[in-house]
Amino acid sequence: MVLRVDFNSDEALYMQLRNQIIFGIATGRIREGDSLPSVRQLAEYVSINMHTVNKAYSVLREEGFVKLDRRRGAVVALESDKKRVLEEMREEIAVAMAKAVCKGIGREEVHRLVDEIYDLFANWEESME
Amino acid sequence: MVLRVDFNSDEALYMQLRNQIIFGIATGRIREGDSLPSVRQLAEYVSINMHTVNKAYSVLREEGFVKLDRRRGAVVALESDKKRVLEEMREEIAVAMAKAVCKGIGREEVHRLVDEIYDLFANWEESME
DNA sequence: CAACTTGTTATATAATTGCTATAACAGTTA
DNA sequence: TAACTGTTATAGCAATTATATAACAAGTTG
Repeated sequence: MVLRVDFNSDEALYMQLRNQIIFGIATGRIREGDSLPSVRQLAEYVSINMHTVNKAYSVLREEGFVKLDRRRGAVVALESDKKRVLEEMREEIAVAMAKAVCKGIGREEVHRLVDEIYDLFANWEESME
Repeated sequence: MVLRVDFNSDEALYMQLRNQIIFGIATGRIREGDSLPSVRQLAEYVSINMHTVNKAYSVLREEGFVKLDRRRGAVVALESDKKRVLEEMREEIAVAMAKAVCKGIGREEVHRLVDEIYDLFANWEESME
């Protein structure tokens, strides 16, 4: 899977990597048990510092997406506490939804958007990359 | 409406204010045409600097929630370009939804969460504060 | 064994961001 | 005039982000 960073983005580089890897898992391009590149390999590949990649991997570990192993590097291992995941999600989308309500977006429109994004994940094709 | 800031939060103070005001509008506690407190009043009230409040108001103006006027201060004025609002929302919830998909959350569960939050906004009672 | 790779840890430095502090200015209101 | 608005400018401090070097222990490979 292709990983890139945008140096002109106002989003932190380690967060860009984190997000791309999460998208990779959600779209099935990265599967449970897969190994991610080593921190040094990925750092050289995207032309950033080793520690920045390491921070991305550390965040992914704390969030229950990978396990870090001295032998195999970062291995995708999904740890799921559904109740906690839903609680986190509520926090993350609450402000976005409040904004939408203020601007007159109805719940049907949000449902449609949610379905659109779900379909995007489910029907991901390598040709889209 | 009561506004507070949490100095121990890792969220920027001006963003805390911005979010609370957006929630206030979404729940109907603040209505179109209402004036927000002056930057100096609110700054003193929550014990932060004037410029931090000013930044919160500036963000709200850029996002189309208020208009800043030298006479009446910050006045709630909702400017809505639905297409743009939905585009922004997609960006804001995409990562959260990718996380949910990774952790095995189905779209029905997300719909339920969306409805819950919508109900929270619609049925807001002053007694909840 | 030796060479190499893994994550991990430790420093140090520079740039940016968030927040504060003070001060002043122009326009509005009473 | 006096008191209030938002706005602008400057300065300083702390935390975050990203970088650069360097070293270490543990596992893998030739």
